[in-house]
Amino acid sequence: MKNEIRARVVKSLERCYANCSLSSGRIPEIVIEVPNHADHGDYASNIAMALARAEKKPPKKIAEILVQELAGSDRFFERIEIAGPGFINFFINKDVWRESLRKIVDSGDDFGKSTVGKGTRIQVEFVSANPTGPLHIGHGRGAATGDAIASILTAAGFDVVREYYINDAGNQMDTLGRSVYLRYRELLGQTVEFPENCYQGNYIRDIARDLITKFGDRYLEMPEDEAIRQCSKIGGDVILKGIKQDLADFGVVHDTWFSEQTLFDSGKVADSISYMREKGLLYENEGALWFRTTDFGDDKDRVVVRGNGVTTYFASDIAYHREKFEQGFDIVVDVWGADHHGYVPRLKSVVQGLGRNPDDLKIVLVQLVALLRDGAPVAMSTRSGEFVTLKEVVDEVGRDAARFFFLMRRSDSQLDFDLELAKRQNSENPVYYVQYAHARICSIFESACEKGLSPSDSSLACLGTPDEMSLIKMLSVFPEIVAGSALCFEPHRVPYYLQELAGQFHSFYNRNRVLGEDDELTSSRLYLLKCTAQVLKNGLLLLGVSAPDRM
RNA sequence: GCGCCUGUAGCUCAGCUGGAUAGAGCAACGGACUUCUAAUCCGUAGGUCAGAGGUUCGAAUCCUCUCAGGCGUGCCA
Repeated sequence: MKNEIRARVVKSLERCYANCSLSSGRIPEIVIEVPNHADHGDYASNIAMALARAEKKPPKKIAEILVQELAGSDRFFERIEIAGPGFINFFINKDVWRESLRKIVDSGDDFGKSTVGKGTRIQVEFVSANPTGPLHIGHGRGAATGDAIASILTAAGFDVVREYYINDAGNQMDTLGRSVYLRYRELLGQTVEFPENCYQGNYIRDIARDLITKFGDRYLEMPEDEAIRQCSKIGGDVILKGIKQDLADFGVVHDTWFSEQTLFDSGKVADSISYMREKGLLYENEGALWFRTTDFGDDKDRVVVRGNGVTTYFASDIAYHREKFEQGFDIVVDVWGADHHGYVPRLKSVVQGLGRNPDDLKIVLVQLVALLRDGAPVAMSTRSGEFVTLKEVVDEVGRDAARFFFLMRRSDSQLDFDLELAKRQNSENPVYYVQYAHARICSIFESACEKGLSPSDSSLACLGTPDEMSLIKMLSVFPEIVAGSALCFEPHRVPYYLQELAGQFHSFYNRNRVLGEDDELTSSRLYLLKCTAQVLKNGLLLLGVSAPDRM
């Protein structure tokens, strides 16, 4: 709808220049927006004000000239008004709005999709938790966010791949192996000292116990180094398997799993270092090799290879991001915990070092989740291993509530997640509010079916009350919401929209009888509700939340 | 010290890349079920958009400074 209006404005402007009623010849960027108040029309534009300076005419005068051209012969606009300092307010013909419903039914599950992404190849990397422990609630938010972003991008016409980066190199895997090995010895009756920097969680004992069940005490008989190496391998595999399971239970499926270790095995880390060295971006100082990230605005340069010859995590990241672009992605999205925000400038430096635009890498920061129970914080401590896992949360509140809650807020603002609220089945809980709207419509259709009534678009002109019109308008805007959400990497816009839409529907429902005396009105209203249910469903599915038929 | 983020109704948050009289939900108060699901709706009340300057036709939004809170600032991952 916006694009339609924009196109008409451009055409009128061109005609004004052709007949010399306007002279600057400028076609500025035309902003069409939905005003806050219904009195201001369905859409409004500030174009006249934007042109005031170039035209050297008062905005109202320009608006008048433009509106004359816009009025046109067809009945697209019901009327056009000039208001305030020079706004042009567009009132769209009701028939145009009613017609928009047919598009929803015709498109069905595809309604909401668009082509704004133009097939751009884009990779969304998310979760990417180290395989040293189970996913906790913070990872859950990252998972929901990354997955929703990927779905929304897909709907907006991007070519999307979901990736998980496995940090299976470096010394945290060593620590994992040592942790498992020590617990293993402990369980076999040996007295061991368990260092503080080892992983404290009970899941380590579980893995050790499994080792005993399967292999007895064979690891006691081999050299400690070898035993730790094997414990590391087995432990990592078990934990990764658990992570995959937790994600699957949460409805998240990655297309690709990328192992950091393969970057070393294939020599890509070394290659990337040579590549950056040739570009003159590396230098040696005090025995270490540094990347000149300050060239690109970072606070200080960063070490790539330490004095002891071991590469840093940053070295892997260079190779990894180079690899992403070499795979042909136009845009690469990294979803990170907000505590990593200090790493943004150095990764942006890498991207520029690769000769690309820094905007080709989009980093989405996901803030912490504060877990509450009836308003009181739930104690969590990663250090002691007493964190709340994603699995526990999903088991308690369900997948739908968890996902919706994670996505309700802008991802870079902190989130209060109240477990009791998420389980509550009343109006305090926004998940149920939206799902209930869907279920309610389905229930109406059940009754309609029993009475032999069905939706029809043959007399849509019956629809016209303010309740009906605002519902129709809200439905038609869904593709724009999805597109905007995609282009800005802001998934929270979708749950917001859905809450508003559900509200609009509930309000309509309480004021209007759907299955009534008048057959034409009934079938038209059923048609409207069919569209509403479709949009609710399409929106919820983008979030990975189910749209139940019955509650 | 330096850097990033946040500051909007009692609480939790939106505010569409500068627009018209700043919006929801919850909590509070008052109403609505003999009718398609009351897991709902209607109404009332609630604001110095942290503060001060600046940019312009116009600022919650952009710039500068101040205050408050969070995070980051390893040859850790």
